Amino acid sequence: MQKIIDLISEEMKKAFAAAGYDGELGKVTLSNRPDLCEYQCNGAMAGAKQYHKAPLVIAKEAAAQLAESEVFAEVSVAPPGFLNLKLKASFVSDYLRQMRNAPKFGLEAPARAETIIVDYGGANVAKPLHVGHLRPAIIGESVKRICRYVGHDVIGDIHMGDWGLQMGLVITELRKRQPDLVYFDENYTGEYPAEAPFTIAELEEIYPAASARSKEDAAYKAEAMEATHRLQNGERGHRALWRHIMRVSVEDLKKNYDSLDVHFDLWKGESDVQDLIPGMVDLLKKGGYAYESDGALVVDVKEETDTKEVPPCMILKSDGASLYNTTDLATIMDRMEKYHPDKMIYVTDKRQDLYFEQIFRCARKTGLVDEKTQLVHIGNGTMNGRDGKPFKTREGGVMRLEHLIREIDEEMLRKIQENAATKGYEIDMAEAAETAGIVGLAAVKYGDLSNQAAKDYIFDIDRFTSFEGDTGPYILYTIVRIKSILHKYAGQGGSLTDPLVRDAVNDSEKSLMLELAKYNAVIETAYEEAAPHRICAFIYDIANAFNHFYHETKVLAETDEEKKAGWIALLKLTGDILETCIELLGFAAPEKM
RNA sequence: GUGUUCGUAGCUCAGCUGGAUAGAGCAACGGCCUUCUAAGCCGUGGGUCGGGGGUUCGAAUCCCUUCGAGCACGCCA
Repeated sequence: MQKIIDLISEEMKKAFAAAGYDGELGKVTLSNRPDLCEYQCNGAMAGAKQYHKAPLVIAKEAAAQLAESEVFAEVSVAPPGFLNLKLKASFVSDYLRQMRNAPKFGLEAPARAETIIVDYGGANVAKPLHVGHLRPAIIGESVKRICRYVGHDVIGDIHMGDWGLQMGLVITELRKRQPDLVYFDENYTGEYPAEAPFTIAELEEIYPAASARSKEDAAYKAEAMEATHRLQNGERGHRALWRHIMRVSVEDLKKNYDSLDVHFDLWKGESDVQDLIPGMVDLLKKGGYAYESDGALVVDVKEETDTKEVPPCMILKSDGASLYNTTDLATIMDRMEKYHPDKMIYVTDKRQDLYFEQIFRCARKTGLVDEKTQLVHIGNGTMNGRDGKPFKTREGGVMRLEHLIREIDEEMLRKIQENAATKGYEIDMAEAAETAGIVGLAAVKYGDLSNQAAKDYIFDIDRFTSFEGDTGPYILYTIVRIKSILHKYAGQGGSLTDPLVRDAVNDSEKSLMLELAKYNAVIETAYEEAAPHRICAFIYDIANAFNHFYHETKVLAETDEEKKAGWIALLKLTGDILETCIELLGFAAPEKM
């Protein structure tokens, strides 16, 4: 379906052309004066110079062509040459009826379904998720859902850090604690136990301990590097232990991501491309791209148009070991071979901007990706505390993600209970806890996604869990209100599928309809810009428009059944669109709250 | 030092490829529940869009300059 703004523009362009002017001048934009009009056209002023005419005259001539328009109810001219437009109620309601019947409310399918890989999450094995993992998870999940909804084949990949020094550290610490484990016996040739010699709780405690010790104890660190090396070289015992670490850790990661409603299609990691590295390095050398510099193997990636210094992309460290760059490049190669993606999107902290610039250039220059494959880095800003500095626990440490979520849920539950107490009604505790979880997740995700991804933002639990203003709970509350009315209507024997949206009878109803009509344009923009915050802004506008309408119009009390049915259709459409949007953002609405 | 992001109301943020009186939310103040969930709605007050220059009929938006803040700049990820 064509976007409503395009339909309107076409009508206006015809008018400009019919009046003898360049049709392109008839481009229509949203009104920035809602008190005067719904849409506006500023083309008359732009054309004034070209035609040596007063803009007011041009505007009037264009307006004159629209007297019989099926689109505009009102075209008025305001100095110095604005064309202020109001749409016919029938035009708007007709558009909404088409939306209702069209798949995805009239969002056009892409010319071709592309294969898109979204690389997000950035979890490390054996390290608990912390608040720094929240943004890439939330944003990546939403971007993934948006791409998929638009009609592309999307693969979400967590791309775990599962092969680096942290593995050597864990293994070393285990060795200190349990030196008699069979995994450390180099002469052992039998089967290794199926059970891991540690629990997730122990694992989570082991890594920080090992990491701290390695910073003070050089010999310990050397040992860890040695262990890393042995692991990467395929020593049996180390590999077996590593598999235990992986299984225990991944199971825990899945649990944590599930609780965030974040789901990956692939659980690939650095370890998966180890075997590809020698071949890739060889390729880069043979291609004449890679050369030695200060002992390390690098590829130059600077370009003539650079205004900044872009250091070479390092492929191997001077000790010959691989690094993050190596596995990322090998992963790109691997993905090209397996999936032939049209696009790869990485969602990570924006501090890695330069890094990805290097990687992308290197991949392109060396032909690891073909010319057509797009490589995109979405750098997310930092989540700060109320003091504007990176979010910390009260004690100043890094807060674990599950603790943060728990805190939110508890706060939300407390507010639900408080609310019930003030209003004086009974609540079912189990139900309330479930609702708190749903609303809490919406609070966190909406709080995050409503900010532009690239910007730092202040994470304020009190504000996000607040029931007021531009928050997740407010959006959910609006949806719940709509559901409630629809349930009651259905309970009274009304049909939710038959009624058609009718012409708006008042301003608030028309405003709501005009907001809804923007749907396909908003989703398209959100996709193109990989910007979930566009969807947040959209549903906030819808929620406002709906609540305004809600207070003016008593739907169920309406005695004119046809009118009532028309409103029900509008409510249904509003609710469906809101729920589709929050699904794209990665959360859901409860039945009651 | 180089690059980069940014600076909008007391606070947190929008501002759509430049357009008419710069918008929300929170906080402050005042209204609205015998009627579909008041987690809501309506209203009031509050801004030299960091400063200065330029382009333009018209600039928060584009260009230059300056001040200030964050971040990144070869063997971490």
